[in-house]
Amino acid sequence: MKSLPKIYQPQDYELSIYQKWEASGFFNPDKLPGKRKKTFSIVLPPPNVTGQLHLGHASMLSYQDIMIRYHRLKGDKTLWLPGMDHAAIATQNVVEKELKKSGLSRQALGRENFLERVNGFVASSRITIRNQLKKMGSSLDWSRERFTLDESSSVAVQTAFVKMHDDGLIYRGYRIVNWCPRCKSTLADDEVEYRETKAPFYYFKYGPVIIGTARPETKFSDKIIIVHPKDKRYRDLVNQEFEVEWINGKIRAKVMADEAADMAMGTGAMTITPAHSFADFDLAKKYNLEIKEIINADGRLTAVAGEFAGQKAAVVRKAIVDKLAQKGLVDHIDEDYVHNLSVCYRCGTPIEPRPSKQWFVDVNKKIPGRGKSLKRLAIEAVKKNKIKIIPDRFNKIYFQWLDNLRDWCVSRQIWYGHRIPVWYQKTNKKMGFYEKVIPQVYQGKTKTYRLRDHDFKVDDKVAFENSQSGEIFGEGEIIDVKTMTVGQIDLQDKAHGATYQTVEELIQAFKKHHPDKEVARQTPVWIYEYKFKENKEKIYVGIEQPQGEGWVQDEDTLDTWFSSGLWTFLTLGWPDKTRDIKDFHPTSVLETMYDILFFWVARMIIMSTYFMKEIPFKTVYLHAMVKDKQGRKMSKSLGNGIDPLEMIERFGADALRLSMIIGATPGTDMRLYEEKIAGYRNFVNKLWNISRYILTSVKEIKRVVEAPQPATLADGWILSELAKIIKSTGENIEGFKFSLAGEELYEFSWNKLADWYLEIAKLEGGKDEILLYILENLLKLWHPFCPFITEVLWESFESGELLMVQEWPELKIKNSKPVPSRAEGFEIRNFDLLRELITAVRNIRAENKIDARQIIDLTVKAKEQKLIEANKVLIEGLARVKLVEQTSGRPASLPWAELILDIKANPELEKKRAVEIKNLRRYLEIQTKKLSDASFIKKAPAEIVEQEREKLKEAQARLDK
RNA sequence: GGACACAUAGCUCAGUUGGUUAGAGCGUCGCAUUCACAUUGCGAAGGUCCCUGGUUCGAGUCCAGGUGUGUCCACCA
Repeated sequence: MKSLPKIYQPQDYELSIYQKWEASGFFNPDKLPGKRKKTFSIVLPPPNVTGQLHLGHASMLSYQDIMIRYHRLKGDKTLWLPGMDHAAIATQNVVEKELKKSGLSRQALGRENFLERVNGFVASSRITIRNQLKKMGSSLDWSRERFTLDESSSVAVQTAFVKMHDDGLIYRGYRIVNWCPRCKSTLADDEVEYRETKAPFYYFKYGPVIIGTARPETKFSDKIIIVHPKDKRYRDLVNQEFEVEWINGKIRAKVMADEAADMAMGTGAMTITPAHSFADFDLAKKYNLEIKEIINADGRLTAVAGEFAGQKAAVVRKAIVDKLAQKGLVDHIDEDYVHNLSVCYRCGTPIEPRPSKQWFVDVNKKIPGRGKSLKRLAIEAVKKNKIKIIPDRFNKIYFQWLDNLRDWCVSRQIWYGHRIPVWYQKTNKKMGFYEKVIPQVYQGKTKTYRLRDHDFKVDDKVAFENSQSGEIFGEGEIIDVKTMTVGQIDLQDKAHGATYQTVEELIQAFKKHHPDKEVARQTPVWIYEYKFKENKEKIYVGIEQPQGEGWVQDEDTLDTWFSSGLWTFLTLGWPDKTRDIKDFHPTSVLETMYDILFFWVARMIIMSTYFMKEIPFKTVYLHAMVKDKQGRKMSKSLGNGIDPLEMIERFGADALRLSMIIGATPGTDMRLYEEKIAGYRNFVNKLWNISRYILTSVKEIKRVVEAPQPATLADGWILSELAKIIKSTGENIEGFKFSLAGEELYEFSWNKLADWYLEIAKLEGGKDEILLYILENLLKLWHPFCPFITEVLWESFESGELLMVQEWPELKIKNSKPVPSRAEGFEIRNFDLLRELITAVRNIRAENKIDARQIIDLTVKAKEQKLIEANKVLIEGLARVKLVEQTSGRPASLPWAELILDIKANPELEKKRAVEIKNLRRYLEIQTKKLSDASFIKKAPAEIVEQEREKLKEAQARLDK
């Protein structure tokens, strides 16, 4: 045997142990030894490729590896499938930040070059993360590793999109969406966070009413005042129209009654801002109001804002208020108003709700042929107990979220991600129209004049585009082209649109749109006559680019959670029908932190019940968030984070794993701090030395698989304790009680085995078989929790086999003789009497400050004289006494025995006894009172009453002594 | 506004279905080093189980109300 050092140094072993595991191929379920029928599978929640392993990862890896290793030992065909998430917005942000340092932007690089950069970053990031996962000891099947953005994932994602579209579950709509002006992208509802912020709340005079708002910069074109129909204050105003002095001049405003107005809020009157508020957008649709964009994609004000156009919305607020103040329109300002500011969960930038055309997943529409909506499927999966969530209080939270779920916006205006598999057939030539003119086109305008030559020819097909929004609103063909000068334009020709009365007006209009050009009567113009046909874009939804000319793919990418929603089956080879899907889907357990219950868990349930027609996993185990010792969230800005890699370096992966598991309750946040990890480092070292003692004290190191027969009471005791712990550890792991499993094993190893049995073994001797049997099982039981040290110790058997694929002890126990409940003629539980006796003697020795080395005489008077006699060696050794027949000295008592120790009386002990007697008297008093209570005697179970009487007697007897 | 969780020793937490005098780890204090382990051993001190009321023979545990802390959801003119 290799000699084992006194202290376990994890750094000396962990790397090579992991390599041995990996080289064995046993992480791969196909290569596991033996016949394995039952399967057990977990897909690893894919870490984002953005960065470093943090404690959240360490925590989930610990839980999952425990389950995986346990099931592998139990003989299941066990798969733990690794992967990583491309984390679209997050990753793009990281790379953009890097670019910014060298003064670059993604726009400057262009889509292709930028994506190349991202891919470079991701490639190196993946290597880092892979190594970090290995450092935790994770027994992941690397041969099956997947990435949410690898080629086959793309096929799966596109297939999924197309299928959903074909079923009518994905549609394109013009709606208000959450817009992050910094990420320049939409966000899903649950990607928005709320922060309580103090901001001034303004009350403005708006015609006959006073309106309150926190966002004056969105109110340029508000024309409708809403009041509650039952609001007496405004009853007379309803349906009236007013000329209102407003930010940029007069506005015609109308008062309408709608129950959307909250009488108790502010002044009870509000104006509608259709384009920049979710609620107002719905109202605008209800009353068919114009939806005018005031804030653009950059977060700047549009032309609607007049003099304020082009400025950042948030910056210009003050100036707008000042202007209103000058006009005397500010009623008052509430400076201490607290409201929930919505911000981007990725970058913290305030969200601008704005209207745009996006792709949505319809969660309420019934799926063709199934009669149920996606929402319904997801609710039923949990409601009908097909999926069990631990802890179960999250059921309620899950249902609540689904009940409130609105259609899911899945398109993102970022570059990194799965490109949306939609193609538009664009006519090569585009004719742009100023927004104001578009209605005239619909009304029959058939000619347009242009200051530059668009190079259109007769019969050219053109697309009609809204120059402001870029939206295609129709198509047509050129039927005539004329060249002339501005002065020659026939203003009477209705086909032009008849907007201008004089040539001067026309020239002014030209100048407004083309401020860079000189325009005069002699300026040449081109007049194009066209045929207009209202037409939406031609759309093709499919994986391959369609045949024909002019097809262009949608610029947008998909929400990163769209692809992660497919994770449980995508990773197993979907859309192909694979053996892996048959074997491992639905997966057994989904283990993750509760904070992505909605983002991810719910979406996987939606996607799997829809695509696979089965649940993605049977159990959801939600672990806690790891916080610092003060209960604060760990964060970079607070600098209170614990780096798991540093902890592994200092204390070992095993210690870190234990510290995250023991003392943690699912769903309830846990606090972690270095001292705790150090505590488990101490335990790991204890385990090392327990093993070291056994391995160095036995004559021959060999495997003892069958339970040996106990020779002494102590043997019987430890063997029965071991049998108990073998049973309960399995039960606890399968019942997801990981903390309890760890605690019990800890208690067994340290407080029972090391503190008692090993000390007894030294005294009684001849216990090689039992010690080796205990070690064999101890290593197996601990292996799921601390795989490294147990595997290192297992090597001492020199069996040439790995511990990770041994047989779980419980399987062996089932087939062997039960551990006797008696040993050496005594009931096993009598061993507790011996422990009690020894502790009592130690106690008295310590109180009387007797030198630990000094052997003192002890007389024990009890009915159990035989027990004392048979365990003489043990008592004398552990209590450091000599058992004698008669002596005079200090008496002490146990409930079942009287002890006399040969020591001199001392004042401290006298004091002690006085207190003890006082307590005993008090107890007797209480107990007597209890037993004289008639209702107690009448109603309490007879055995309880009897027990209480016994206790009274015992206490009386003790007092008498 | 709605919902949920937590409150037990100085600190971090266990405490199953109500049932002996409420436990552990860390920390503190005392003693111990030829011993598998000082990353150790033996022992001790330390508690109004947040408050009030109720159910019960009996409540840390069940019920009602309250206080404090935290989280989620909704709203936000």
